[in-house]
Amino acid sequence: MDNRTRATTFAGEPCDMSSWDAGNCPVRDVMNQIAGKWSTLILEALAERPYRFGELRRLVPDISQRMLTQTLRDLQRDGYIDRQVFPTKPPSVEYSMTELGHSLFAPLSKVLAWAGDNHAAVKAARARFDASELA
Amino acid sequence: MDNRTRATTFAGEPCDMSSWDAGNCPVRDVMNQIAGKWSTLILEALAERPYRFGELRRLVPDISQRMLTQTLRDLQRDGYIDRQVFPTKPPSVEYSMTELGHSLFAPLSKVLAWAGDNHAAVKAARARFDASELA
DNA sequence: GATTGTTGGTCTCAAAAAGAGACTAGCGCT
DNA sequence: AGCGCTAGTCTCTTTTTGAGACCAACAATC
Repeated sequence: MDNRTRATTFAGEPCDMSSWDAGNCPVRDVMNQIAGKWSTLILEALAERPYRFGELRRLVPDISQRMLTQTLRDLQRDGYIDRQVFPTKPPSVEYSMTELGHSLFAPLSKVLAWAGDNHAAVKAARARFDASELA
Repeated sequence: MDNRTRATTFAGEPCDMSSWDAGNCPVRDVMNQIAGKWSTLILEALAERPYRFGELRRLVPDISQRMLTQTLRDLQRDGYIDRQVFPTKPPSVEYSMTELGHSLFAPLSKVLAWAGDNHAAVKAARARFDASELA
């Protein structure tokens, strides 16, 4: 029963799908962070130049302070961005992209570009689907 | 006060960040779908060859049926995958990647490859961060 | 001929995540 | 004295996700 499942599913796949379990799958481990709702936006901004907390908040108007804080900390934790505190009178914090972050953003920016180029096609597909749904 | 915010934030940016609002931002509109927790996994599988519902479920062991159904419908809605029902005795359903899906997967696979290549670096950064946190 | 398994889902309920908005503290400006 | 700036945190509500039961028709098994 269990061996049949394996046999049916993984009968010599060319692609390595042998370890898609939560723990040992690199794709999931890495993607689950950068796939967040806000991560790509923040990365896109920081890829261009460093920004401060308040600047990012204004740049992405409808992110909550709470999620911005959390997204930034997650990105920092995974080594994509750096956090630097300047002891000015109201202390300011600057976020900047690390080398690792830039190396990730290289391929990621291609996906972002694809999104821009094919937005119309996606919207069209969506409209078609929704139309056929209300039949 | 409002104009000052704009002036401070968008003082002639080289990158086009003029419309990051929820509605008119292509990046957010497209990415919010493929950035889901499971979307990339399903796309990765379907990029290789078509799969049936149950096969996908077994392939990604810890996805719930509910989320698999929903993820597949979202991907279908955006035009990345096709859904074909075969009227066999217990009717079977096959999901396959469309042209649009493949064209998206081209750049996306580069990011996935990056994730595989740099998984160690990310885990290392994470460990460093966590260590400095419990100070 | 009754049980069991298979198909691809849906439904309900609990848990986790995200969003909205008030609140903090120290300093500058007026 | 009162307000606003900084970068956050805290709480509360709403949304999203996960776990698991249930469905109907048919096939093979016992």
